[in-house]
This record gives sequence, C-alpha cells and structure tokens, in this order.
Amino acid sequence: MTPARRRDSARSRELLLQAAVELFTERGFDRTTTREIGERAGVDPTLIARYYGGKTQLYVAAMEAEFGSAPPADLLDEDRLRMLLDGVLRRGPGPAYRVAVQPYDDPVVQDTARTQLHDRLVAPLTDHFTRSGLDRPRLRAELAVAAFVGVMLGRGSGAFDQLAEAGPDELLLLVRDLLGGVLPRS
Amino acid sequence: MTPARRRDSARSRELLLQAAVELFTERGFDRTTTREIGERAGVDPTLIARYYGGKTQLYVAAMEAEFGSAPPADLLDEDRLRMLLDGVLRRGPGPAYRVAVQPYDDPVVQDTARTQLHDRLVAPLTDHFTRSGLDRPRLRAELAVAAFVGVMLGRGSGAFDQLAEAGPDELLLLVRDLLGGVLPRS
DNA sequence: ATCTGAAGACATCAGCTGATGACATGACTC
DNA sequence: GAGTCATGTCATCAGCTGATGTCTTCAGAT
Repeated sequence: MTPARRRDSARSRELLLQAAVELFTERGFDRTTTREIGERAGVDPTLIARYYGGKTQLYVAAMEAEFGSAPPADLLDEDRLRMLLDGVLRRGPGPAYRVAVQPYDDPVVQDTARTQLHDRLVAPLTDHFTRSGLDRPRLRAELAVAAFVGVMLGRGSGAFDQLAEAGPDELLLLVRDLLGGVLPRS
Repeated sequence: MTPARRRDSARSRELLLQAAVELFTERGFDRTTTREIGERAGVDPTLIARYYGGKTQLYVAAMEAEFGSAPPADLLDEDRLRMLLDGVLRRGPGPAYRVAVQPYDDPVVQDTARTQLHDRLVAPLTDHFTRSGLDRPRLRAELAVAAFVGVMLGRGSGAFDQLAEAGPDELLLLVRDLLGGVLPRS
C-alpha cells in the first residue's frame, strides 16, 4: 500500500475494491452492504457510486480482481491444483465462486462470472480432456469445476465439520482423487 | 390437495410451505420475500408470521419438508443416486443445499441444514467408507456431498452451459464416476 | 496568494422488507 | 340466533439499503 496521501482517489478506489473482495467472499453480495464496505476500507461508502457506478459494478470489479493475473489452472495438474487450493484456503472462494452456485439478476454479473470461471478453470480442463480423447470434454470440465466450487464453498458454510477442519495437504490429495473421477478408470 | 373449504388453516399452512420450498429453491432465502411467498401460495403473507413465527422459521420448515420422508441415500449406490438425482432434476436443489454453500446468521437454520444433510447424505456415505475400511470416512463423505451439492447448484446457476443442458442419464453416469473418485483406484 | 477543480463528507431520499396490531368475517357450539 | 373463537384481511410501522445532491475541504496550477 502506497504512502498514504491525504487525498488520493486511486488509493481510495483500491481500498474499496480490496474491502469489497473480502466482504463479498465472506458474506456474498446480498449480505454485504455498501456501508460495511466503506467502513472496512476506511473510505466513505458514497465513493463506491462515484468510482464504480454502484454496488453491482463493484461486484463485477471484485470478480475481475479475484483471479488477478493468475494464469489458467488445470485442476488435474497436481501442482496447479496445489497453488489454486492454497490461494482459496488463504483468501476463501471469491465472488465468482458464489455466482457459480446461485443465479444473479444482473446479466453483466452473470457473464463476468461465467467468463472468469471458464477462462481460468473450465477451458484448461476442457483442453485436457480433449487431448485425452474423452467424449464430452466441456461437460466433464464444467462438472469438475462445479464440484470443486462446491467443496470450496462447503468448507466455510458450517454445514460440514470435518471438511472445514481439513488441512491443505490432506485436502489436496482428496480433491485430486475426487476430480480424477471424471477420468475413465485405468 | 384437499377439497378446499373457505377457511382451513391447515391448508393455508401447507400452501405457504409449498410455495416457500419452491421459491427458496429458485432464489434462495435473501432474494425471496414473504409477499412473493404469499402471492404464489394464494394466501395472505401475514399468515407466515402467525403459522410459522416468521420467514426464518418458515425456511427451517422448508428444509425439513424438502427431504420429506425420503430414506437416507448412499450416493455411491447407483440406484439410490438415480433416485436422488431424479428428484433434484425435477424439483431443483432445495433450501438445505443452499445453506451447505453459504453460512447463515441464524444458528437454527445452520443446525437444521447440517442435520438434514448429515442424516440423509453424509451418514450413509460415512458408513459405506467405514465398511470399506477407508481412512477418514467422515471427511470423505463430506467431501463427496459438498461436490454433489456444487454440481446440483451449478446446474441452475447459469455459469455452466453444458452442465445446465445435460440430461439425466448422462449426468448420472458422470456424477457416479466423479463421486467414485473418493474411493481408491482399483 | 488566489483560483479552481478534484476528492471527500454529510444529510437525506425513496423503495423495499419483515413484522405487528387492529379489524372484519366466517364457522361452530349451545 | 347469540356468542365465541379461529381464520383471514388490511393499514401501517420501523429499520435498512442503495443511491443522490449539496456542501466543504484540500492540492496543485497560475
């Protein structure tokens, strides 16, 4: 974080975005208020409207920031899976994960989530399956990603005791095996 | 549906519950209003407070009604999986599925969802794994259920094109193989 | 030093939501 | 048929939420 001038719109924008990513990840869109975002960011919440246009557009920006410059990740590559899993365990499953599990009214939100998930997760898997000569590569990829999303969100839901407590190493092995289920048995 | 007397509290209760299950399934708790529930049920929405105590308690009732008298289902038993999948494809993943993927404020809602999911889905799988002599049977069961929930919710989210269009037969085979991933490779 | 526009703070609005209390109406008992 | 309680209806409230418009304040240019 830069030095902190008294007035710095770029910095305020960034603080709002960061707080939004955190809160949207923790509670989702509906249960997060613009006032909470402003409070956590230490920035007046009305600036959300000024800099982003509104709460909805901030959510879109949060989804785009969520993956950042991270490269697409093949969930069946153990190293890539480890990196992705580490990130999610540290920061939680971001805003796009939630849209993958509940439809939203705004088509822009929908499209952004679908695009992000597709580019980062579905497409690499689809390629993987295509190279392997499997039928329905795209469907298999979407299935695996949806399952992965379910597991990541399930960890923090309070509905699964042991899943919430499982450590990274153990989780990595189990998730790897689970996702391996979309491949034909050897 | 019974004959339809002019005044029948039991019937009104039931209509409200049915509408609630549908709407909570379609849009979740936050995006469903008591007025919508009343409208769909053809019943005055204030009766929700009278008969159930409030929207939250109605959600709890909806979760309990969701599984009805359905017996616990071992997701790794192909016949049971088919039955469960058919139900979800017809009626959608109910209120308890949503709680499995996002924490709720009310502890009663949390506990009800956890209990329902555990009794109906996690416990049978845990037994299955225990009988198979696998390590971490409970964790594996929770993982499989979370993945299943992710796939079911992902179908209706609009984020996965092919998953949304996949037919029951195709889906059954793929989900069966996916969940088989929690078993050691033969 | 002054001016000016950007950046931020503040008060406030309109809409929605769940809930409540008062009232009306019907059904059943005696 | 009078009385009584369950059932249903209606108006309304208080709180929250996102958004807007106005005013203040500061930084940098001239």
